[in-house]
Amino acid sequence: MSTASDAFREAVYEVTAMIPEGSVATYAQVATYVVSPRYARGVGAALKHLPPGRHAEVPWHRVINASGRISAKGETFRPVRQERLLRREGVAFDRSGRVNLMLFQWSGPGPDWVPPLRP
DNA sequence: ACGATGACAGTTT
DNA sequence: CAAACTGCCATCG
Repeated sequence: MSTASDAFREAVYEVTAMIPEGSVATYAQVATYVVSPRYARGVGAALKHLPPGRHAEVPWHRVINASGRISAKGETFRPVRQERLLRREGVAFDRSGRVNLMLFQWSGPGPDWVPPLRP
């Protein structure tokens, strides 16, 4: 049996899985394609609880915040790991550790995409 | 059931 | 530019 929240998480994973290597998306951007931009925090929560077994299938590291920075919020390991993964695939960080979204932000799923969830 | 928390974001100071 | 404040909503204890 599946709950509404399960559907939300799956939708987040589904959208995140579409982000191509070498580009990034913001939490609000993913939220927008899932259902609506207001769910940005929910996207963070969903990715935070991504099962380790699905890390290959879902590129969680390609999701960063709207200022082009990697959200740290007290954590130490995850942010470092995330930056390393992004660098490895060609995403550049400026002197202050910020990604230029004008250059690296994902263009989106395409014109025929319909959000899997209803607001 | 409910209050606290947080991988957010936009606005204001 | 940074810190504070505000609205938001999935998760957790």
